[in-house]
Amino acid sequence: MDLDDTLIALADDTRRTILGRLAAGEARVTEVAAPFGISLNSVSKHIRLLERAGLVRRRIAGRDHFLSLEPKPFDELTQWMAKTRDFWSSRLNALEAALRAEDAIKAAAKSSKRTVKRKRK
Amino acid sequence: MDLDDTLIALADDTRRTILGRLAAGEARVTEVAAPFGISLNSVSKHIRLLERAGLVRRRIAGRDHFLSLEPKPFDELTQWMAKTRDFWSSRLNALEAALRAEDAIKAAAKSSKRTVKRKRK
DNA sequence: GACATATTCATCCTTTTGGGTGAATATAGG
DNA sequence: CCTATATTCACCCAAAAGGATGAATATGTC
Repeated sequence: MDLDDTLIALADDTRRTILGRLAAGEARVTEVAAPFGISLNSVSKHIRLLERAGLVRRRIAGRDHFLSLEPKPFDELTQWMAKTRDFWSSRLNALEAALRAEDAIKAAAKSSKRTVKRKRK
Repeated sequence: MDLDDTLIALADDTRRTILGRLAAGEARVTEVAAPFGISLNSVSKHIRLLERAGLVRRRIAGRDHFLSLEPKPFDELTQWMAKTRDFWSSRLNALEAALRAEDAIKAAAKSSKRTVKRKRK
């Protein structure tokens, strides 16, 4: 599934921070790696994962690799979430309505019993 | 981070399917597991992960464990994504604007040169 | 050509994940 | 009490993730 790659890519704080940095504009791998207390190599791996998810594009210029943010997969995920949320809401609302209806029936049954009792009295 | 748990929980098709099932209403572990070609045990583990993310609640009645969907973390994630997307957009738009301005300056410089040349002629 | 810089590759290590199986636990029902 | 059912627990396994280090590669600079 395509969503998997996007979700996996976002499910890590380091990677989310990298994306935030790239939102401010292109940056080289070393620049991106600088703020983190981890090895350049680890950051390189995170970047590869982000590329796999299509969230980051790489432009190679000489020995420098310039990275930039590609928000499309993010937007696609957002759409999927909106759709899913709507679906869930409708189902959950239907459930609630069903429960309310059930309660109403029970209440009606109770009150009619009460009425009957009163009538008997 | 709290987002991590939610994102990790959603980053698996089996788990997303489980959540979809629970959107239709409460279900026991065995019922939830039925459609999958994997062991009950694996599904049990997926459910634990979903509980860890707060996306699923468990109501124990005798030997049956009834599971239900808890959409709050999902909604929180949606909010985070909307916020993040807005942030990115603003930054990316600023970038674009900056590039356009740069181009405009270059173009202006070029045309002024041309004008000078023409004047020289 | 020699040296420095930017980045990745090849390994290694530990933890987590997603799957499996068999045993344990708890409850329901004769 | 005995048996069946619902679930989890305790392991085992292979793959991936996140980290590290040291070597390799490619490019810029003198």
